[in-house]
Amino acid sequence: MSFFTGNAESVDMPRLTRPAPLRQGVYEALLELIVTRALKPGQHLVESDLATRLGISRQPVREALQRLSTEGWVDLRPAQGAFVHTPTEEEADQLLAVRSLLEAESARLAAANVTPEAIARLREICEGGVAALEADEVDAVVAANATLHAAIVELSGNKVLAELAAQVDRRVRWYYTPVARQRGPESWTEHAALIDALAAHDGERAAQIMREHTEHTRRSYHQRPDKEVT
Amino acid sequence: MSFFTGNAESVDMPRLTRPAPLRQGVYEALLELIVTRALKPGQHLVESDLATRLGISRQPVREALQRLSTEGWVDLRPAQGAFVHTPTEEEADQLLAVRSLLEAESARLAAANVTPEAIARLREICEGGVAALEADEVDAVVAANATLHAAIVELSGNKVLAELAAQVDRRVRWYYTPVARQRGPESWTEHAALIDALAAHDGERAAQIMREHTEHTRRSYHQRPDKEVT
DNA sequence: AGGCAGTAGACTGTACACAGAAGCCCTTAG
DNA sequence: CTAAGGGCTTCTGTGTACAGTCTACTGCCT
Repeated sequence: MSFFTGNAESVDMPRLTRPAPLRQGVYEALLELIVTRALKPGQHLVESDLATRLGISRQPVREALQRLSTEGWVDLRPAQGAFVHTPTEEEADQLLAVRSLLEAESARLAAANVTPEAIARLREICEGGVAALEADEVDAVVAANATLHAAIVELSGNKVLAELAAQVDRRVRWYYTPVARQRGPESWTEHAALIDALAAHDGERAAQIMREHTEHTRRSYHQRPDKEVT
Repeated sequence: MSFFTGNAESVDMPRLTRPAPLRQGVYEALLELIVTRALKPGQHLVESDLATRLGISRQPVREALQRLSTEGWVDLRPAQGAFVHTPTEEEADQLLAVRSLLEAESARLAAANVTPEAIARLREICEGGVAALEADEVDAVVAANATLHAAIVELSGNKVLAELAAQVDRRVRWYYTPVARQRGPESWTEHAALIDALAAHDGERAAQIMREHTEHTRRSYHQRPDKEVT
């Protein structure tokens, strides 16, 4: 009733912190441990062990492992438990092939949807990546790369495609991170060319560049020197 | 030690009936109920209800629902439970687009790998589908269609691609089944042409035919008469 | 009569407990 | 000394119990 209409809805509330399901926290924590190699491929994940470490019961851990299993991060052997998935050469290659397919199509679709604002944002990310590259900050480079690809995929406007691509991309990055250093300058040159094609709304060229780009990644994966390093 | 070396290992056992994890049985049962529309989109799935119906406890049900959630069959709203996913027009279209992409690539790759035996098997499936079509057995037609596509995808030799395509295909069939009747004869004509292309190891033509084929499906989905039926 | 608060019911999220199976080590016989 | 068998430990699979929360209904106040 006051001239100052300060009701509860107008106040900026932090979404009223709901308890946030434990299983999601566990899922994210385990995923982080897997992609950072803290949990090595083939390692046996004991439910009760993880549960006590996290200070919770086995149930949320089980549910998180279920999800990790369906997404291919762990293998759930019946009556034996969960093991961190061991990527094979063949699987990595197939995953890279699928990524190439999905990202190329994303680029093609994105070319039809981009706005000047989107282009500006992409260039910004790209510059951030180049800067990180010159500063030799590997983690930042990888993060910028992921952000850029995610942004392009999102611009495709196809949510199903975006989700699938994100899924595959994460797996690929898991395999690829150890050799991320080798491939740098050319990668970001290609990124710049890709953005140019998108700005010109040239879907075919964007798809072509993206395909070559991911194929280069594929080749650099197979030519990595540390073939058998964990 | 008898002259008849009949030890236990040599006997043809049906894989020694392992207890078969309950969660998988629940998963398959629920998936069947969803795709057959026994569980309608938007319906609230109560854990304890399902558990008592199946004569088990809530745990396996929860785990099955978790998996169904990650695969997009149900939506898991926090503190509210599981609801059968309600497909939107937009999502169906995007899913069909992704299917088109995945299957076209599968066909392209399959063309390089097919053997005469594989071709014979594909033709067999195709003939079975045509026979079912003429006999007006809708379920058999749909099953033959799924089998044929699965066989082609498997011939691609890319397991990751195959798994993704299978996933997407299942979802598409869920949306598409109600209108499967409309599209029949042309569909199997296209199948025959596709097999011809594969037999000729013409990957480009196979991919092209598959793309047109799935695009036809897409169009027939949008032109279906029963737009707002359950 | 309409709206709001209070309350009761129901369902999910989590923890705890027990049975069964798989793997491992130790023992024992050849 | 080697190999096979048995007992033990550990972990998974499943059932049961309890607390927090959301919803819907009912009754009261305006």
